[in-house]
Amino acid sequence: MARRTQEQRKAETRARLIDAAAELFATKGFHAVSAEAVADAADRTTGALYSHFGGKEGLLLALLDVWKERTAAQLSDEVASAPDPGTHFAAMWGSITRPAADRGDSWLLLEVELWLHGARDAQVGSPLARRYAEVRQQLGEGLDQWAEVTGTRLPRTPYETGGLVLGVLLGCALQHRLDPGAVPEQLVVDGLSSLLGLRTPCDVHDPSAPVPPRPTKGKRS
Amino acid sequence: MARRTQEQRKAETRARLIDAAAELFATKGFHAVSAEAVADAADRTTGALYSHFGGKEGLLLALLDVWKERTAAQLSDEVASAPDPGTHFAAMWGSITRPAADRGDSWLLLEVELWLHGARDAQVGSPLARRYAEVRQQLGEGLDQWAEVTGTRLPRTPYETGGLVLGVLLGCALQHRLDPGAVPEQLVVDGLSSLLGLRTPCDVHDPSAPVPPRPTKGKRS
DNA sequence: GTCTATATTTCGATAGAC
DNA sequence: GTCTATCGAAATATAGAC
Repeated sequence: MARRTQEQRKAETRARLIDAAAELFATKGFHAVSAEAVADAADRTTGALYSHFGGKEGLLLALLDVWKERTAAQLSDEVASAPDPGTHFAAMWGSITRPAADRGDSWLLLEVELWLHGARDAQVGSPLARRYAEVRQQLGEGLDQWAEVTGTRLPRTPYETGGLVLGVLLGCALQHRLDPGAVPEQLVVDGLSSLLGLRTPCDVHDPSAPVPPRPTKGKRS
Repeated sequence: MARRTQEQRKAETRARLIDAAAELFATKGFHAVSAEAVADAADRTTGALYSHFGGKEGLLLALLDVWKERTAAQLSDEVASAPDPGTHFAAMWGSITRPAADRGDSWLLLEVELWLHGARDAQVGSPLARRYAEVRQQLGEGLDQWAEVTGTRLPRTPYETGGLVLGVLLGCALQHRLDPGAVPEQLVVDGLSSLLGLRTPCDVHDPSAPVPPRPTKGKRS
């Protein structure tokens, strides 16, 4: 009874191949990685890969499925455990930019790699678009519920809010990856707060204020 | 005197190869395109390609240079010719999402393709990071000057502002590409206005207002 | 179900003619 | 400076043993 069944062995091989593919596709790129390299990294052979997924393309699609579930679960956890949007934003930003234990620092790379394939191939793009829609929805609903609890009101629908928040996070993460100093966490959290109408109102653009002390910490004059 | 000099022919071949590379790298991806395919599309041969750029990698670096200049020039034009931030944002959003005559609809694809290579290879990443910094700077300065003229004041430094604006544009463009309906132009322009503190203040999150008519045009409940 | 070995194709890069 | 021809390397995918 200690011996693993075929089912278990099959599932493990699948998982090993998908994990290896996630790592390699992210760090090197789909077309730059051979099927054999993926199989080697998973301690299997190309034969097993073809048996399970029919080829590299099939492996990519399977990876997309797993990726969907993982990120959805992670998002739910984060939304549920945040006391307020500020820390929520900081947590999300951290999970995007900080390298995590289970997924190196390649999360963003794989995300962009998948996006590129989705933009070029509808077979990948269609499920990917659904996933983005779900993220917008979950993100927006979470923020909307928080707003309701605290008596504030979002200036946009939850879905629209989710789109803008996701946009800021993605766009800033892209810049952060190439130049971390250019996009500090505080700036992102601050920008997201502005977007949700949570900032100190009415005083930032009052023309009558004589000389509002101008922040000067940004790069370059 | 009507005959072209060697210099001109050389320059034309360079340009043809770079243009073909831009198109193919964007639509198929760098590793998915053979050097021969690029040469064929440019009506030249691999021999000419290797003579000019030393290989596919060299061609990518040369393309990055040209790309830098082109986008910088385009950005300057747009900033200079916009009467106010609203139309400025709309124009930029259009130039990102709408397919243009000279560059198909592959602008964003090539941008992301280059980003991926930059994130993986410092030789590409370094000049790319510089370009992003310049874009943030130019974008921020343009908006700051506009703010000064109209008597308003940006809530952040120009450079920070440029980073957030660029982030929103990029992040929303990524979503838009997979699902155009999910991120309409108005939402992006509206979000950018919020970010700059240009929106109707003080009324969007007033808890005393009885029932601020909730917009409902977003997808999904 | 997985592995070894291999067939077939395609790519990157070069050598030499023009 | 460009083209033709080609070499060696590497990739995908398969066939058959275990």
